[in-house]
Amino acid sequence: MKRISDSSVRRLSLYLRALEDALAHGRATISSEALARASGTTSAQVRKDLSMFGSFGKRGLGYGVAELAERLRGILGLGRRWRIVIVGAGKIGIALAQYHGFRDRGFDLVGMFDRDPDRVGRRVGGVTVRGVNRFEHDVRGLAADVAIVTVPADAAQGVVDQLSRAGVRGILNFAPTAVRATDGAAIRNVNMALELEALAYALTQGAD
Amino acid sequence: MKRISDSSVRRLSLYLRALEDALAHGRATISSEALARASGTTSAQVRKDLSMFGSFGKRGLGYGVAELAERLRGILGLGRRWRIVIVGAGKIGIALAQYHGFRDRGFDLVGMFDRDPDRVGRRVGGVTVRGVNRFEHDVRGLAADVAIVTVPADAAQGVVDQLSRAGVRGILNFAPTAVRATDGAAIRNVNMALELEALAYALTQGAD
DNA sequence: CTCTGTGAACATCTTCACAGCT
DNA sequence: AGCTGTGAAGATGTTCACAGAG
Repeated sequence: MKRISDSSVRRLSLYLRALEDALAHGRATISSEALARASGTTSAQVRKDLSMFGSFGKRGLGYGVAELAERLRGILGLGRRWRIVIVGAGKIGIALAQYHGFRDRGFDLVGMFDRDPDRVGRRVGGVTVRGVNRFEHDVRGLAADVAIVTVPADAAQGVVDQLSRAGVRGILNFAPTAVRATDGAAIRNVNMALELEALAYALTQGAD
Repeated sequence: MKRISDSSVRRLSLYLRALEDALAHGRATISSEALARASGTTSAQVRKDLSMFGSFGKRGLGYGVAELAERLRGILGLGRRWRIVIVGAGKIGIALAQYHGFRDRGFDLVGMFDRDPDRVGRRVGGVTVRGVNRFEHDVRGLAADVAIVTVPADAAQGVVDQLSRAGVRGILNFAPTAVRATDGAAIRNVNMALELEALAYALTQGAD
């Protein structure tokens, strides 16, 4: 299969959400135009994105809402459940652990870790916070597929390295620092301070 | 000035963080190569990004760490303080309100809102949660520059529209839905479920 | 006639490679 | 000699526009 761009994958997620919405409203088919409007892009982009995986639409009619949603779930890898651990039981880590949206989309929280002994033993989002003395061993034992890292910036790279050694293949990094994937692990960064700074830049430009 | 790409602005933020780090380690100059390594990009990219704003480096030497940091702060609009409000006092909203990293970078939390009366009156991150009966009026009174939106997906667009009318020019949207900027407001989306799905896609591809 | 699927045109972003300043 | 600054080349992503299926 052709290499799919990152932005394209992100849009597929948005399409899926729009389709679930359309399904909830009882719509049976949807045009690329309507799907684009609901996802903040253009109809040509929608068709191009979808055409990379096959021909799902009916000319003159549009796409079957339920069918396309099912296809997208398959493409995105949401046809199975994923085991996730959260490393760092600070404010953000706890908020994420309690967020049910992840579970609804196939991501099950199976473990949580913190190096601060005061936080160990607390029960959050259905799991008990563990310490880090046997971190790699514990993560491996939990058979985690994906880890969410919410530790301070200076600890992030070390945690990522350990996670890779423990067999975690996907990492969502909330630490405000660039981390390198050790082996072939997939890394995505969510950097909220950076987003605010990008807004500050945009506003500064507009004001000049 | 030339139009600067979004990815370029994001990298400037990363450079700034790397520079602050280098400054803390007492380094006086830094090469594009070193800056690239610390930010996860290439030296050519660093030089290209910086060259769009002028010639800050010294050939044969590199960039002055303190000087370049100051320049980047100016470019990014971090030479002033920004007033932010958080709309939605749920788990994520509260976690963000308590996060001090924003303040350190020039973003002051000046107000917080929630439509749930049970949450109104609670004190979080130095402000008291307000209700929404006089939402637009209150936001305008706070002279907010930027808003962080952490309300449920179905309420997000309405909130964004109201914020625009209240004079807010930049919006950081955490709701998992595409929102349209009403007037010229700048919008950025942080969609954590989407990032997890992109990871699921990457892992599914690797496994095939 | 409507709306998809797609090559081709266009635009944007990244990398290369080297001239030229210090 | 070392390292920046930058045109030019190359790669990637988006939009156009239309043939063709239903």
